[in-house]
Amino acid sequence: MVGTRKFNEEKVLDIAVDVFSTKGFNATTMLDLAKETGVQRGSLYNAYQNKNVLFFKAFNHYTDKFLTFIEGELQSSDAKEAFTQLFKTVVERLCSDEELRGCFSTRAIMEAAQKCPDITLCLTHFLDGLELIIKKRLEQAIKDKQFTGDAQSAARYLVSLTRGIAVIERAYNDKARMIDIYQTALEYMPFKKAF
Amino acid sequence: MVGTRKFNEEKVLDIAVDVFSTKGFNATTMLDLAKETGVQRGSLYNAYQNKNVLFFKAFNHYTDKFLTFIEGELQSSDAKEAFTQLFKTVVERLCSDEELRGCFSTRAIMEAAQKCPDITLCLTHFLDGLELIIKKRLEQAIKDKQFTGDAQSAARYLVSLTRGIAVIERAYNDKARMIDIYQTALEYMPFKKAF
DNA sequence: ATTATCTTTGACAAGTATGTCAAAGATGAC
DNA sequence: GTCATCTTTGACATACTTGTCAAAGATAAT
Repeated sequence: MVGTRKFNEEKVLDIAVDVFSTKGFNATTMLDLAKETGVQRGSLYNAYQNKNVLFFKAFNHYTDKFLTFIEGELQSSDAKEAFTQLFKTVVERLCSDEELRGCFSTRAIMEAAQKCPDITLCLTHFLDGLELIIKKRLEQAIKDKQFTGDAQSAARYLVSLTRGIAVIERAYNDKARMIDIYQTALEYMPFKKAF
Repeated sequence: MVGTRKFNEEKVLDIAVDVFSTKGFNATTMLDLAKETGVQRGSLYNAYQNKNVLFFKAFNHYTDKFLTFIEGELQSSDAKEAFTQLFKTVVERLCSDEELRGCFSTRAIMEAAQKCPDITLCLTHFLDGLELIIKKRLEQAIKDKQFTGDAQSAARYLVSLTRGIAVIERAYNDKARMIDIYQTALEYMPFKKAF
């Protein structure tokens, strides 16, 4: 190319995730993004057309990494153990953020839905990805005689559970409560010990 | 009093709930509220100090009615039946809103948390009220030998479940999915048929 | 009927956000 | 080295929001 882009898109998207995560989707302005990334507002408008497009790219950049991380947490050979580990680290992640910014995707969903269909689309795409990873692990558990429910329904249910915990985090910022919730939920589920 | 307020506060709070519910907490401006209520912006500033106070009053006005409604939905003598009824009508309510505005309290929680401690306080107060109503019904169920879990943990879990479903509604706007989620959740819970 | 007191009204200043654009700057391709 | 082409930059006009305030309006109490 001829007139080449000066800024490092990888870095810009990382910083954008950080800004959106801190201020929320609506409250984040192009000026905020320009200040934090060091890229002029005009350049951002030139590279992306508007805030929505920038968010779209930043969000996908973030969730690609996040879903890989999630997959890694489900490795335990005991299904209940695997999901306990998943919720444990997710809660740990949420609570260890010193800025208490809450779950990025859940906040974005609540802000963008119905107002920005394009944004909502990439958010549901993320949830679909999460659901698929969970469903696959549950199907494995069923094969291993470690789970007796329906994988599809249970996966959607567990995705919903993660969202519920994310909301509870915002309301109470109480780690013990969050742990109690996922432990209660997993206790209720039809997991069986492996032989 | 001498210089008496002209506007009907009851009506103003009802309309304010409607406006906040439609546009969201952050996006709602004092001008929006003035336009919709027909009360001049200056008068609103005079009567309430700012948007937060107005929201506070409007929200409590709304939740007082809502919690009474919830309590009414839990009347069935069969515990599992009672909670099924609760989720059913709540989902029905959410999906029958032609403007698709989503769960008012959940949206508010996600927007206000950490940014407006005063607002968060009245939101958690609402969740506490919801939890208490659910817990009481569960305690009754335990007495009736219709539930074998811990009432406190189960109540918190169910409150979280309602939040999760509210987020799923925003993301997918898919009634069948919401129904599947609460049915799956209630199926997992240790309810027993009454004798 | 007057008064004291609160409410309403419209306007103001300051701050913030958006989207656009012309001019200047950089650089790969030739 | 020149050119063509994209990027960067700073500025501009427009629009919106906030919080405040002085003046005008209304009314319960006397």
